[in-house]
Amino acid sequence: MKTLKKQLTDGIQRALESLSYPGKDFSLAPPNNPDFGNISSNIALLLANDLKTSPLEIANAIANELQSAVLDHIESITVTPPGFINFFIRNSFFQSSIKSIRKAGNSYGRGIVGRGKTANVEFVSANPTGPLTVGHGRNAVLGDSIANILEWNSYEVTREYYYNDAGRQMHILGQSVEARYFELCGRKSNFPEEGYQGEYIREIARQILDRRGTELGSGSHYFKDDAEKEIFSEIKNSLKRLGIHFDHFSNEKTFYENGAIDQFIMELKKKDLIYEKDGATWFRATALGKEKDRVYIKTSGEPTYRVPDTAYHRDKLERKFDLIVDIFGADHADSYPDVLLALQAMGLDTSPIKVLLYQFVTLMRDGQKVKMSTRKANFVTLDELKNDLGADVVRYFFIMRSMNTHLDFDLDLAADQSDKNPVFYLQYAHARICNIIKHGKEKGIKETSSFQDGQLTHEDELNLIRHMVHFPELIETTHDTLEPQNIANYLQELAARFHRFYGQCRVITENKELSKARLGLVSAVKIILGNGLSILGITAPERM
RNA sequence: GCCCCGGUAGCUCAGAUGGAUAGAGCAUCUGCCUUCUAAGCAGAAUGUCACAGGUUCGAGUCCUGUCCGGGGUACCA
Repeated sequence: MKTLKKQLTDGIQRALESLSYPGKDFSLAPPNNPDFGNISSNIALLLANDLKTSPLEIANAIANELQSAVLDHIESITVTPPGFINFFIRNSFFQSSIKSIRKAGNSYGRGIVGRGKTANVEFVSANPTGPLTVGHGRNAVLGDSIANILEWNSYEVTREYYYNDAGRQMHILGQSVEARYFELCGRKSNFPEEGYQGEYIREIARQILDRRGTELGSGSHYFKDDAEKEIFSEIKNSLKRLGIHFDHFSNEKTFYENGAIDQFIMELKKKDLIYEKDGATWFRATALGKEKDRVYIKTSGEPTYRVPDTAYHRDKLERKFDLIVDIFGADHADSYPDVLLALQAMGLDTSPIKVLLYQFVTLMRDGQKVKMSTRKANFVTLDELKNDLGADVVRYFFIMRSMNTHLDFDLDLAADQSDKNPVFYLQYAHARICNIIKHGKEKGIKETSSFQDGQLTHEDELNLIRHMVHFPELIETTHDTLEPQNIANYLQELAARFHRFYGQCRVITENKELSKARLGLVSAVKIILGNGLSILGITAPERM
C-alpha cells in the first residue's frame, strides 16, 4: 500500500509539472464512500485558489495526465465534485497482498524509521512507598505499549524506571515502619503525622522483627532500607503480572553520590541562575521567561524534586538516546517544563525529550468515586484489578482510550461486563481463526502458501483485505502520535470486518481451491491480529 | 487570576496530517445457531459534534472569546 501510494504521489507530482502547476502538499487518503474509489486526492481543491480556476477543471486536467501515465494496479481514475480525484485499485493488488502478509509473518508491519536509533522510555517511576495503584497502572500499560510501538519501528528501546530514594517520602516511610515495629515490640511508638497507614507497613515491620529481632533502635536504617527493598520487589511482581519488565532502574541517590547535582547547580550558579533568598536556594526561572522562580533547596536543606529530576534528565541526554520519552501523570504538567528549562540553560539540546502526559484515572465503585491516597491506604491496587479482571482486560482498558481524557474506571461494571469487554471481541476473532484452521486440517484442507488469491472476490473478503493492508502505515503513524489506542481502534475495525466476513463466507467447503484461498486470507488476518495484540501486550488465544 | 486536559447518541467513548451522507460498544427493539466457536452476524432507533464568532472551496478537527467539568498553580513527589 505504501509503495502504491508513493507511486500515486509521484504520478501526481509529475502531472503537476507537465501542466506547469505549482507544487503542493496534498493528501492521499481512502474515502469513506466506496463510490469514490479506494484512494482519493484533494490536490485540485488545494490548487484552485492559486490558479484561480475551478477545482473540477484542474482535477480533470490532472486526471487526464494520469490516464496516459503508466500506473500499476490502478483500474480507473474518476473526478467527482467538488474536485476530488479518485483512484480505483484493481482487486489483484489487494488479493496479492495476502501472500506478502503471510510471508512477512510476525514481522508484518514493522517499520524502519527507528533503524539504528535508540530510545529510552521512562515510565511507572513510582516511589517505593506502597503498592502500585490503578493510576500507576495506566502509566505502566501506556509506557510498555509505547515501548513496543517504538520497537516495532526498529528502535532499540530501553525501558527505564526512575525513583526517588532520598527524599522526604522515603524518610516518612522509614518512620512509619519504625513506629509499627515499636508497636509490635510493645515499645513506645510515635506514628508520624503524615505516615503511611497501610496494612503492608505492619507486615514489613513484622518481617523486620522476625529477621532482625527486637533490639533495633530508633532511626535504624533498616526500617527504610528493608521497606524499600520489600516494596520494590512487590512492585516488580505486580508489573510482571501484567507482562511488564524493565531494563534499567535509576534512582536519585546516584546523582547525589556521583556529584552530578552539585555539578549542575554550580553551572547554573555561574550563569547567575541560582540565588539565595529567605534561607532557601532558588532557580531564577524568571530570567528565562517563566512566571515564577522555583525553590531548589528548601530552608530545611533538602533539595526539591526538581533538582534530582534535572540531574537525571541530564544523565539521560548524556547517554545519547535518539529519543527520550517520559510518561507522566497530569500532575507533572507544571513541573517538567522547569526541568527542561534548566537543561536548556546548561546548553543542552532537549529536543530528544518527548513528554507524554496522561489524565487521571477515576475509580468508580458502587456508583461512587473512590478517592485514593497512598498515604491513607485508601486505594485499589493494581494487583486487585488484575486479579479481578485478568491482565488482558486491564491492559486493554488502559489503552483503549486516549491518554488525554480522564478515565472513568467503573470497577463493578468492568467485572460484571467482562464477557462483553471489547478485548474479547479481538481475541475471539483470533480464536475463531485458529479453529477454522484446525477444522480445515481435520477436513484434509491444509493451510498452504500456494493458493489462487484470485479466488478472493467476495465483497466482504475484499473489504477485509482493504483494511489489512493499512497495518504497516498504522505502525508508522502511531510512531508519531505515540497513542496506543490508535492500534486498539484499528484492531477493532479489523475484527469487525473479519466477523462480518465469517458470517458471509464459509471458509472450509467442498470447493477446495476457494477453501485454500480463504484459509490463506484468514491466516493473514490472524497474523495481523497477533501482531497488533502483541504491541498492546495482550495475548492472542488459540481457543476461547 | 494563570497554565494543562476534556465537553461528540440515554451512558462510556472512537473519530490518523481539515475532506465528500459524524462512528463503535453498552442500554432498547427485530431477525439469525441440525452447517468452521452466537464471547458472533444482519437490521431498526438515537445527534443544534457545549456556545458564539473567525480562517477555508470544505471545520467535530485549526484560531479567538464565553460557559461547564477535571487537574495543576507548594520550601509535597
